[in-house]
Amino acid sequence: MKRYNPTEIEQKWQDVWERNGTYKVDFSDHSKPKYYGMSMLPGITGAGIHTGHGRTFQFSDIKVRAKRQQGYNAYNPIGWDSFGLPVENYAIKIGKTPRVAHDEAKVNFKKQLKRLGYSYDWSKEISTADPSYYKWTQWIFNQLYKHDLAYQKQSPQWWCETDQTVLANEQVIDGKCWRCGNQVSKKNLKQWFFKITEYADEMLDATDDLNWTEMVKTMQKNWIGRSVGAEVEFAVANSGDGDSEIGNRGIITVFTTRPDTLFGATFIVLSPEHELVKTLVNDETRQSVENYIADAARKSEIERMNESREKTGVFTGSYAINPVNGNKLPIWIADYVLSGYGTGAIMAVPAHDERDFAFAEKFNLPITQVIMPCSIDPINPPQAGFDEVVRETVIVHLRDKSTGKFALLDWHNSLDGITTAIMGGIEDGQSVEDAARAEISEEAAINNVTIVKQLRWITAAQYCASHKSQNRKAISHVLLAEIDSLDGQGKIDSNEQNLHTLVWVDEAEVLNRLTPAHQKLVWEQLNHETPISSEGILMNSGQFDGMESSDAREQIVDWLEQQATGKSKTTYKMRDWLISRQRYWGAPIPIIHCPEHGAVAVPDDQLPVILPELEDFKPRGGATSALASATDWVNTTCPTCGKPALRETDTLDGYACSSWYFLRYLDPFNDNQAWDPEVEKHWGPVDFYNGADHAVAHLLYSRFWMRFFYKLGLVSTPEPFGRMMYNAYILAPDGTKMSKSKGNTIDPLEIMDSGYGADSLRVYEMFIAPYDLEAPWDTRGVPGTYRFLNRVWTLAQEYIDAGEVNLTDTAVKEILVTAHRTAKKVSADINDDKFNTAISSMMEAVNNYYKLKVQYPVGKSPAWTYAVESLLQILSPFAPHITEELWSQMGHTDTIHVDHWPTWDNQYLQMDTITIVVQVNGKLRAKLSVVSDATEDDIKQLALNDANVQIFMGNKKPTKVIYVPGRLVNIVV
RNA sequence: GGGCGAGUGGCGGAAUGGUAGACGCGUUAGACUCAAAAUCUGGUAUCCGCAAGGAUGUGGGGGUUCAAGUCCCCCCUUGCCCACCA
Repeated sequence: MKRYNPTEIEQKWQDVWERNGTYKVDFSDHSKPKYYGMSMLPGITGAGIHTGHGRTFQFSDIKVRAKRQQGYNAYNPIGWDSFGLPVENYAIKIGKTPRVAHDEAKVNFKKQLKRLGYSYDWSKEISTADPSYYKWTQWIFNQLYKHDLAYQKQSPQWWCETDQTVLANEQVIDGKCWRCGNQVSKKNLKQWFFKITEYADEMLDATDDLNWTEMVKTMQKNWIGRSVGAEVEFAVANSGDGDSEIGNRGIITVFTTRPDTLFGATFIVLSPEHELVKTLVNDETRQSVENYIADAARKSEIERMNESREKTGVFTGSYAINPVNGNKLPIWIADYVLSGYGTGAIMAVPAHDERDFAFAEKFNLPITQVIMPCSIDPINPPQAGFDEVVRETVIVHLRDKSTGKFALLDWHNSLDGITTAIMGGIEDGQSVEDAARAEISEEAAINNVTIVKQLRWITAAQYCASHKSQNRKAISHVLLAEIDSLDGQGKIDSNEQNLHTLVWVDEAEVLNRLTPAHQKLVWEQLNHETPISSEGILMNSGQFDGMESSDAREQIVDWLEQQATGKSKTTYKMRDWLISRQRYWGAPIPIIHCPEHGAVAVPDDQLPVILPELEDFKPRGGATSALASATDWVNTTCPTCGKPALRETDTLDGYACSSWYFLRYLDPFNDNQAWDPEVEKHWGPVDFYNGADHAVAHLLYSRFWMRFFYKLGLVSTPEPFGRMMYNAYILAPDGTKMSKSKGNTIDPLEIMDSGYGADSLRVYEMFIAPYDLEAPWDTRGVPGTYRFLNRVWTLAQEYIDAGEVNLTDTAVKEILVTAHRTAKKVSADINDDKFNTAISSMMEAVNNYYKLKVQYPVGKSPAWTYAVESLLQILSPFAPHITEELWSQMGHTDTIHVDHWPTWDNQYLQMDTITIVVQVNGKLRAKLSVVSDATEDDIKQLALNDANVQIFMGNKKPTKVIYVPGRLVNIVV
């Protein structure tokens, strides 16, 4: 019997696969269905990968290997994300040029990936820093430029002082640089952008339908951040007492998602950076406004974000006119309004917005309620067709100061079962307070009360008074009243007693006792008054009073559009993609600046613009890259007029290079075009894609470009990735994230070299946890999977060494049920990305075979042959070397990795006898072994006759016997 | 503060509403061995019991159900994402 020696067989088979081109794909072979799967393009960020990365590559390898075995023409490509900040910083660290540092590091990356036995088609390897690749990245830039999707703009942008470059919004995480982790600041620079916002709507709309990990979809939607609302124009009022309030002092345009609250605007707030600010100040306010603006400018954006939410602000001295009611609103400046979002100005509606509320409270500004929160009574909801009767009411909570208890009413008669506070209608001519006192007197027989407060908000409740065929709307004023002590009062007369019972309840109990939702809302607001941000019914809103807020939103915008003082508007949180980098190691932006013709694209036939080899490539500050020093390269001629001109010295964001590589993989050596659309038509889109990072940036950029290519007719689908699996990280043994700087990474080579080999490592990587769960690396796990593979090896050796055996029908059945069940289960699990349970069922099968082989010796027979071969086939995506070796030792001359997957037969999915669980009142009391075709009646009878079952039934009669076919019997007594 | 997940042995983790803890690690006993390693076989949630068996048990508290880790409500803890986005 041969011993299992991973080191030897793994090297052997890797050589054979390479020699035979086992994983080499012929794009023109359409005789089989295609399958295109991969992990995200690896970036060369240091000396090599760790076991956390390895796990990610493994998932796609398994998916593609399984498909290849199932008869697909399956493609798993490999390449390198070579350009960009990570590589350049690595080069600076080790003191070499990026090209040299990259090429040297790649050697180890390749060694690691090859040793792990991934089924890459190495013949199609690409690198984003090869001129033959970035020629086409530049070509794509030209296409975007031609279609007005690339432009230059001067604006404040995130700047990383450490890395000496600007960064895209997506590369700033919690105010820190994605590479070095240092705080970034804003710098006003002229930069290149891609107009990704043009695709915001269609990307957002398409997101829900993607077969992607839900979390990533949510993150993408949040990032795009669509807000639907309106822009409203507020004219700045004349300061004097002239005839006309509205002069020509300017218009303030605000963005709001709640145009229905327009009548509730009581002031206007501008961001400190707003351009109108200087025209709004007067002699009295000028100094304080300037101080405030200077203060805000001094604080970095980060400080502003991290500070407590304590509102600050200053009055300008000017007023604006609310177009909807002519009200004069004071104009304030505050840094809680951001210049970068919407129009940098807001209408403040303190009654219905938390931030505005806090600001109004702090600076004592008016608060006007325009939305009544409205609850529909779930017990008697309004009925269609009934007349509506509106009634103003009071709701009074009454506290007994001596006990701290509150008065509630338990209602009888038609309101039976309902508990409320004291309440009732306001009669004509009665004040709210008088009505409250009257109700307390009537319902609680208490007279000398103190009204403590009246709630700012009024609320509405709608219900059906069915006996009167009316829909009632109660508009409620809410009050809190107190008495010193009951002191002999509170004896309700018998007439009232028929209607309700007065109860006194502890404060903590009130919320639980109140029944209608409306009453609960009132109580909560009474205890903690918060702005009403919910929907409701309009009030204080002129002609729109009584309207539902959702309807009012549309109607008010319509009205504004008629008056030409507003329009509907959608804004996005997502900004255009900033793609210039003041760094050397990237694809040069193919632009020539001509004094006469401005920014001119380098003609397609002159691409690529080759990145010159520079010895001194380090960033030198001042917002230009090292390329500016390459004067021979910078000085050129204008493609339009031929006169002297200068090359653009910014390079493209590395993310640009990786936004289309999945298309280049389909035609990696094409000199005439980026890819052949005919090849893409057959092979696109990517069927399976996974990674543990880039949930927003890379995936969003790739979707943007793909949609652009789709519009140009260059690709056949608008989305680049079909199934996208976002897998979790493997943590270091100490439970923290593996990282080179912490020195807690584990090199896969180390584990393979210590004698366990690639297969044990591969199986453990998949077995450790489900793909979406973080799990700490446990070095003791690899010996466990090594043991498992050894058991497979031994079983196969016994089979290979044995002669023919004859098996009884029972033996055949027992062996085949294990084999067929496992084949089915593992196939399903791989399909569902449940690799950990796939492995455990194979372990279970092997454990089973070990038990079976004691009774039924392993040997050449159809049952054992199927068992061993099917096991090797389903195991081979996980452990490709050992399975290939055993497959070959069994006498097969072809590879197990192409077109070999077991089929299963339903007749072998169940044993002849099955176990039925018997419960009495839901508790397990017995297990029955019955033939699989036993009838329900027989099984129930067996269950009832079981000795232990009878003990628990006692002499009671079963009231119910539940039978779940093939599983259990539950006897209810 | 908002959104979305998660909470199961000593550990990683299994469980279409139907035997909780599959599988693995660790551990423990036995076989083999002069011995050890490796390998093979058995045990391993907690408590009671010689055993058969019983009681308890999936963060806490309620509920729905013949039956709840799984569904519903409240609370606690924790992770991730977003965060003054109008």
